[in-house]
Amino acid sequence: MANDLQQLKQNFISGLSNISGFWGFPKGMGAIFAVLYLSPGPLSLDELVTQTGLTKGAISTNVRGLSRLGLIHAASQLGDRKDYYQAETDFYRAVRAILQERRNSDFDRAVETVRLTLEKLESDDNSDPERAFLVERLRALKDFFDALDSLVNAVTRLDGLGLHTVQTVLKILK
Amino acid sequence: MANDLQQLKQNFISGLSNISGFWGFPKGMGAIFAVLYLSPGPLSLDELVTQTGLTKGAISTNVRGLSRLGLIHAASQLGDRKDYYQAETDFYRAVRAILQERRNSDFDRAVETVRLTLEKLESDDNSDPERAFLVERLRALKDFFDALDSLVNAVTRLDGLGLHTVQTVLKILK
DNA sequence: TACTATGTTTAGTACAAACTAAACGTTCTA
DNA sequence: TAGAACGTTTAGTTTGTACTAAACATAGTA
Repeated sequence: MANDLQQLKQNFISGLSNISGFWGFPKGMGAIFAVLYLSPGPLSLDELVTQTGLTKGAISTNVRGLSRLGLIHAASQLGDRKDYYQAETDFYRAVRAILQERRNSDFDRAVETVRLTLEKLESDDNSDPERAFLVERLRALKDFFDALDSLVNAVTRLDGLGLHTVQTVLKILK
Repeated sequence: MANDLQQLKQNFISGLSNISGFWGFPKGMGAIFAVLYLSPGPLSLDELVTQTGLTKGAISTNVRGLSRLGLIHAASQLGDRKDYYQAETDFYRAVRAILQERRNSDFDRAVETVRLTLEKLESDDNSDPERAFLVERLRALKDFFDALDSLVNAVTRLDGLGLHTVQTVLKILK
């Protein structure tokens, strides 16, 4: 019975670990978040150690990452030197945080390179047919990135409404 | 001049390699796609070898992956035993293909696990307060996944309209 | 049939990333 | 001030993955 619940929890934890790995995050992150998400109250680092099976070091670094992403929050309690953590339960907020996090990444830097390259090419003469071809292709790519960018921006700004609003709108569209 | 163009191309190729790696795909994939995307005509495997610096083996496996994702297309020419490849230029189609590809992945399998777990928990009695808490949390998570799922489905179905339509709608929303 | 051209598969290597174990630095307490 | 309680940092190990080099399979050509 209680054993049964424990089994389900364990299942959930390993499942979320895999999801985490799938999206390019450390699996430990997924495990830690899973444990916190299924816990009614905040947990200390040591409790995370026992419940995840990871070592203090791993917990320490992963917890930092999760905090930076806004997926968990530190909740230090007065008169207690321990740090306590709890999971963010508003996933939409978490998604927005993650999207913003990724803005200053290799990705956007590379996109910026494309933009600059295109600007330079377009300003020069493009009587050269090969050059004209390049301009055409890069422009299509840039337009695509711009669209993605707007999409991310829009989602990032959806403060009160959740993703379900977007879903509804999209359903109306077709 | 022509050197200049070559420089730009090289820049673009390495840039796309990084983007590829960032999203969890092999960097070679990005490089190959970049080369094909900047080529006016289809390229053979050997040409890809020389232009990317990768070996035949790497090209072979990566090309298979890109084909599966719908990011490039094989274009065998009659009377020529060589395989030729060209880049897909409709990015929206490519995005849809990638989203569909990811449907049968670890991710969706894990999500399914959550759904089943929840079903089982909800059907049983939940007089146990701990159990009731679990149900509440899992339900919130499931709702979130459902919303994401609908979003993906909607995007997948956007056949004629591109993402820019979505963008426009979102801009109207706020 | 031998030889060539082409793409795939395999065995091994190199590298990056996440983790463990343990040393370390702080801060609180006796 | 000594010691304990915590969290962080570091050095080293493990692991997974993308790549190279080369053997292989297949089909076309002399």
